[in-house]
Amino acid sequence: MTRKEETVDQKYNPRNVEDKWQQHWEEAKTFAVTEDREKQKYYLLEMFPYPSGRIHMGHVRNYSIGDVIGRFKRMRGFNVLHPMGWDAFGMPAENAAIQNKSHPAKWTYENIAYMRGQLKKMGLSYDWGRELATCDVEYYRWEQKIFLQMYEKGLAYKKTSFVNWCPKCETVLANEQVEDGGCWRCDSEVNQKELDQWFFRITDYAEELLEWTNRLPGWPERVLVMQRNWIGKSFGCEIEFPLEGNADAIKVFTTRQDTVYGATFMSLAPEHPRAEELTTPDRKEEVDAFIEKVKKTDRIKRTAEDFEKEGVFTGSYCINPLTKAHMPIYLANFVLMDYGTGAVMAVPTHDQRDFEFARKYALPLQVVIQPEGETLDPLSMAAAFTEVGILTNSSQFDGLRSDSAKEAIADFLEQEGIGKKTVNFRLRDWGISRQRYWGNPIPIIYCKACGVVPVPDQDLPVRLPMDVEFTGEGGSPLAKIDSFINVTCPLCGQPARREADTMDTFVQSSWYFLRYCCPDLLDGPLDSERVDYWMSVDQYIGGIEHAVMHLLYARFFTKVLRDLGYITCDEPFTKLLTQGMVIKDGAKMSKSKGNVVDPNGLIDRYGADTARLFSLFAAPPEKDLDWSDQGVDGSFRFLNRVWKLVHDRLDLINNSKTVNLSALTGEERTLRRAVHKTIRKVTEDIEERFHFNTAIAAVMELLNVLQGAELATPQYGAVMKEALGSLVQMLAPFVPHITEELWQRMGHHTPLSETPWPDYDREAVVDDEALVVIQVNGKLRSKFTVPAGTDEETMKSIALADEKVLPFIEGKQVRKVICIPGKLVNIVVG
RNA sequence: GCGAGAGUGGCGGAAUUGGCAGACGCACCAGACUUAGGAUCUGGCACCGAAAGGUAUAGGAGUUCAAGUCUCCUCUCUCGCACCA
Repeated sequence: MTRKEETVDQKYNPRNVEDKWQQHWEEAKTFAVTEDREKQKYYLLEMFPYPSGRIHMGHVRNYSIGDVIGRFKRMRGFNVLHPMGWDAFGMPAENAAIQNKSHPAKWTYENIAYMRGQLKKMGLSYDWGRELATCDVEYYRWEQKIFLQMYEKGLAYKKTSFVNWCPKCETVLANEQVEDGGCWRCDSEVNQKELDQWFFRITDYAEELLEWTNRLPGWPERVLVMQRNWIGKSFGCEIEFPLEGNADAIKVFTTRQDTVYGATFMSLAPEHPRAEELTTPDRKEEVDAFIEKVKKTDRIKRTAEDFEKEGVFTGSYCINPLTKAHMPIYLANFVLMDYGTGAVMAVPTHDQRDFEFARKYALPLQVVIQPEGETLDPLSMAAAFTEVGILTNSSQFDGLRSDSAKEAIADFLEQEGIGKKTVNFRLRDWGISRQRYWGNPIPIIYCKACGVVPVPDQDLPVRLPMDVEFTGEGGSPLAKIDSFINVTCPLCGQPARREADTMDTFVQSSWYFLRYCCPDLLDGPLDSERVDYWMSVDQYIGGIEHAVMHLLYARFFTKVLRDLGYITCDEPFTKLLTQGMVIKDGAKMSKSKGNVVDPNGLIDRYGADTARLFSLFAAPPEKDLDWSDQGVDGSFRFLNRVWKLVHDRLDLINNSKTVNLSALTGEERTLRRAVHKTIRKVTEDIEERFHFNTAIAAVMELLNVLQGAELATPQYGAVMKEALGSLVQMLAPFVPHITEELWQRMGHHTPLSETPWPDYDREAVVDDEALVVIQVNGKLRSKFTVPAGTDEETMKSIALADEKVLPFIEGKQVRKVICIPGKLVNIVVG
């Protein structure tokens, strides 16, 4: 080495250091793991990214947080599974293909290659041998098998339902793809179309999904609350209202059976299957016009709170089974077909929606609950009364409190055979059909003679054909590929058609964490033995935006796969961390705001360690992180100080032995105490609280101490050697490259990534003196130091004689002296 | 409207069990080294006050020897759900 190179080498050069160690980890396969039953397993997972092109700061933060935990747990002796992959199916690939006249597969795989390179530059401790992309046929083929097994069990089924439909693009749009009633792409007016769609019967698991929200203590409460709301369990009654002049009846669901005596009309969803039959000829024209109007309104608008309540009379009547009242049947735009039975008994006096509707259409009101000490008059009421009150006009139930009347009336309805107690869920089955190309084909064949025929096991996988043109018009590209669509029926051999729909991309992300346990398995989706070793995921980390959809679907799939016999765990994720957003200049980073920080530029300029350090130091993981370029400078500065301090002391520590504990001087003990207290704090902050910002702050404090410490004592070198070694070890999970390099330069032959986490010395952290504060009436007046273990009486007498304290107690009566040993004396005077 | 969370210096944030409010970092100020400084090092830095001291954790009440922390009320902000019968 020439002299010039030597001086360059003394300077912190992130690029050289990072390249060197990334290469080392890759070659040594440091992070590859297998099922080692001698060790305790730890499955750590961050939500896998969509390969959109390049990583953004949200990824940097998410994966930096995960990597601290992964590296820390490894150093603590756990067998850490830390995989990474790609959520690779989805619309952006198809849109890019349309725009660039390219192919979604090409676009996707190029993005993956680029982003993989970016992640590798961050030095993340992944077992890259387990990498998977959901658009690989080796992945999606097994999803098709699972689909067919679900189909066999009735968990996947087809039904007709209303969806947002763009007539120009000839495709289904998700709710979020409808903007102001128009198609987001071509602006055509979106309407409601009844389509045959595939569904997963998630509602079969509603009760279990809800129940387990009480058994996930490692999840943030707000996520659990969101899931409970989404599942939306409510208790009530189903009641039959007989039709007038007809033996049949209309069934309603209500949670307010206590108000049934006040039901004066009936409201049906416009999509209600009996709407047509109930419409009398003279009302037909008006009813049809109304139904048409509602169909044109998109769901989002229709369910907005301020949407005006409208309806139309069908001409038919039903009878209130308890009061025998004559109830006109209306169609109403606010009644939803997919909640309850799609029919509502309207009680205008005690439901605000019914109240507004009744006022608009001059329908009768009957008060059946009176607030205590007040009498409601239906004529002068300004709003519905929805609180608890006393029943009136309710036959034998008069005088009961409305809340207790619920049970009594429900029992009565059951006795009379006109109703029964039921539980209703808001959760609806999961519609997974997408009229898209870039997704997993649904493995189903339609035969004129045999009907719906599952693709036989030996014919799997149904591969996505590659020879497709992307024009952006005319619906699903798959439906137009004759070679794909036209097949022979596996049962009868006659010509048949393939299903052209693909599965929602949320299906792939519902089980990828299971496949990571055995990504190389060739003869099935999951290897039970391996999956059982690794599952559940001990720590899952990702954005709050997945609080409901992804996390609920993944929980559902885990239970389904359990019931199919693949796995034994009930829940996929033991602990969940939802990290905050990355903010700059008060707003989320976005191209339109022009406040995007590009990870590439950051890593080029400062290195991955600085990028990681800043995103961990600036805020605790679950809070939003305010990006600051100057803060990044600060993190870089810190790493330079660490680098310099170690190099300045290199000769000293390389010529020193290990500490001889029995021969430490007082100064050496003090220095050593700071080191071991820091180890204790950093360990606790990482392990118990994930408070990486305070852990890093503690190491910074230690650095400040070490920088100022220069002793002329015999064991100074030994103590400093231990101190710097510990400091480098403690920083390893945060900034793995620079610490590996320093560790090596300090003379270690085993890489830091193979070195256990330091333990603190329980004796070294014991203070030999304590700082005691003196308060007078709770206000700080003075301080003093005492040897550890000084008794209360001594502390009190020192405090009472303190010269700064005397003026505050002179001439006053000391009423009480509170003493907290080793901490505080509070003198109460009056 | 319902539900959840938050509110602390100029800024990001500390304060784990009720016991020194503001750790650590950024910015700023002064000094040192320097041809230079946007490098590095040293020191200062909540507010008012010359000082003694006083006042401060959104605002108000309360419990306590002692409250950022516990209780009640009010305000503001963020997120989620929202005609769910």
